Amino acid sequence: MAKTTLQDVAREAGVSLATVDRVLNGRAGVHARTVERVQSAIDRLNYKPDRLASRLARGRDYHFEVVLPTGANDFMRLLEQEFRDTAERYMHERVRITFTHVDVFDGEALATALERLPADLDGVAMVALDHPAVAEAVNMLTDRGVTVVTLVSDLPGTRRAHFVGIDNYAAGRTAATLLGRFLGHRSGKVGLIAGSLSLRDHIERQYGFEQVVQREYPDLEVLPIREGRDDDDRVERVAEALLADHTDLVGIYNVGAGTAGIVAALDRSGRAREVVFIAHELTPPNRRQLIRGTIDALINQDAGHMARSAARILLAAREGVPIVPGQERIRIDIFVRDNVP
Amino acid sequence: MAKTTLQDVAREAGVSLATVDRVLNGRAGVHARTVERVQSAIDRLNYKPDRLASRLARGRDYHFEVVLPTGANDFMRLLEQEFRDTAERYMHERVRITFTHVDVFDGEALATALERLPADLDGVAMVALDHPAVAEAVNMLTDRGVTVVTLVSDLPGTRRAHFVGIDNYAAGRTAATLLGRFLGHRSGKVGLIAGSLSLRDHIERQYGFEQVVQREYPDLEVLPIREGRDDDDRVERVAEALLADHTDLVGIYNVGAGTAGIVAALDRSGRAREVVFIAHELTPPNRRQLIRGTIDALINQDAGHMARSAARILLAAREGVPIVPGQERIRIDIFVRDNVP
DNA sequence: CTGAAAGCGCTTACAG
DNA sequence: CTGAAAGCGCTTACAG
Repeated sequence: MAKTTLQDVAREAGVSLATVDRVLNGRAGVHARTVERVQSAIDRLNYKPDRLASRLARGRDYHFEVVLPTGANDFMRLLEQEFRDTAERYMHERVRITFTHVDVFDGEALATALERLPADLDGVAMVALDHPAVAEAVNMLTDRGVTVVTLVSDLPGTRRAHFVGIDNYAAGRTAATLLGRFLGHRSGKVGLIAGSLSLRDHIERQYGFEQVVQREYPDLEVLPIREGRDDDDRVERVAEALLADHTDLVGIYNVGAGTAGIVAALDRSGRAREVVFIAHELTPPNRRQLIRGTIDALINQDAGHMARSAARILLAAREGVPIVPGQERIRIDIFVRDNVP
Repeated sequence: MAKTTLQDVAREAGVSLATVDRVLNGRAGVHARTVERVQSAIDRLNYKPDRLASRLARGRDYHFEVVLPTGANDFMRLLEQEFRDTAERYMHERVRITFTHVDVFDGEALATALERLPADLDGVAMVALDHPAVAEAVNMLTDRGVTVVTLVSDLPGTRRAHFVGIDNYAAGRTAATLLGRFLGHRSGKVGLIAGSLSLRDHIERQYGFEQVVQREYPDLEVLPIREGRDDDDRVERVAEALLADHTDLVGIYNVGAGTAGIVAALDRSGRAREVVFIAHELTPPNRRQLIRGTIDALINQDAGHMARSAARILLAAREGVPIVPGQERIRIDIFVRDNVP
């Protein structure tokens, strides 16, 4: 069966191409009776527009902005690199992707940066901080007609179009199950380190983790969470104190970044073998420590997938075509030394 | 910067559109000097053709065939459904995807089916059996100009264009690590069940599994592998015998399908809690047993990702455009009850 | 409110 | 060996 085209629909409805186009794209100024006639022809022929032709004909450039943290950690650098690769490919398809860097721990600064984004923007993909000014800026952008997707950490309750990231509660629960199972029936204390308690993803992971430990592993005691600002040095000092304070520490879950700091502290303490250590993100150094055995398991969100997904979602939104939900679901990857790529 | 077009290149090289097109697509009959001039203009302008326009202009329909096993197990049904969804979407982009079913355990039958495929086919995606006649048929198709990708189980040494699936050695190693770590320091016997020893993916998983157990978990003894033909009933009887023969069985790794049979045998034996059980594929029943706790971990290859990847790879091959390697790498997913979607 | 015509960036016969 | 022209299936001004 040959493809049904706009031509076919126009003939079937007894109108011109332009009119079918108007109906198809919901443009105003068509008589209700005509709309109906065209619509019924479309239905009768099971017509779907050719996306390729429509993009070509529109001949329009899309412009998306990616907002990432400055002074970024390894994961954020990875994510940026993936966005740059994606940008490179989209460049030849009339899509321009540019970058802005902002201090992710400063809500006001992030909000200001968002407000100052060029007015002709089609879409924004951003790592969000859970802060009222940021939420406000996201809603303002949306009202201005810009499509916004959140990355890594969500802003529910705002009018962002989509969240590109994992279910962080589930990620925390996953970490707890791995830690609990790897410990077998050992009992003892478990230390948690987060970047900041105003990062929604960190809070959610912590919550999920504690929930599972309490319910499933009563022999484990979760110590109060400590903050390390996702910075290797600070995290190292926090881990050092944790190890010194608790000689019966059997596990560490690093909710955020700065994993290299924990590795250093564990190495120095000579307790790397006995402490089960779960961390996030398959960065090159983390990968090395996983294979070496200091990290027992990594939980990952695929940076390449996220970058491609964000770009696809923004583009689909602007073109008015649906997304494939399964393709845009970011999985909670678990890596042990044997399944790392 | 506006997009560079064929027009620009033609002007820069001082030739017509048609000639640039010939050089771009490597068509014969262009003077070497002209080729050079055009090539240098392309390089100078960093020109990349607009894939959308080129597809539109070619106005050509692609036809791909997906070859799947008959009497399929849950995973294969899942995979087929994902291919059907993909087919539905591609239908409106001038790509037709049709299906053939063959007994996956019968090499001759599979080879015959491949040989009988319509001559105008552009590509084939197939679940391969490791059999000389199948390898031969794959090479024949390739020589005929058909692009072949293997699915799930590879046929290395043939001229297939790509393998869409996971590294099955690594999957086996991953299963062993999870089993070993979940067992803590318990010692005992571990049972392996495979579908068939002429399925390359099964052999590879077994090999990877045994390698890690021998090297890392000397307290575990891997029993000789048993075959269950990926059939629930047969697998159930095999598992039953395994449990009866070895009262000190501490772990089971199901290399292939038929997992429901093992669940039934474990339930009946009353030893479901104490035996650590690792299986493959996140099918609906497996998902249920994972959450229930009878299955301790699942190793998965994402069916949706595989179907989309196979289609993208076939299309890219026919259009002569490159793929994005990271996007086509099928990951070895690990699922515990907490990170299932 | 509706239509004829030009054009998006390529490819494909057809001439020469 | 090379080029002019038509066309792929849409969208967009421009008329009316």
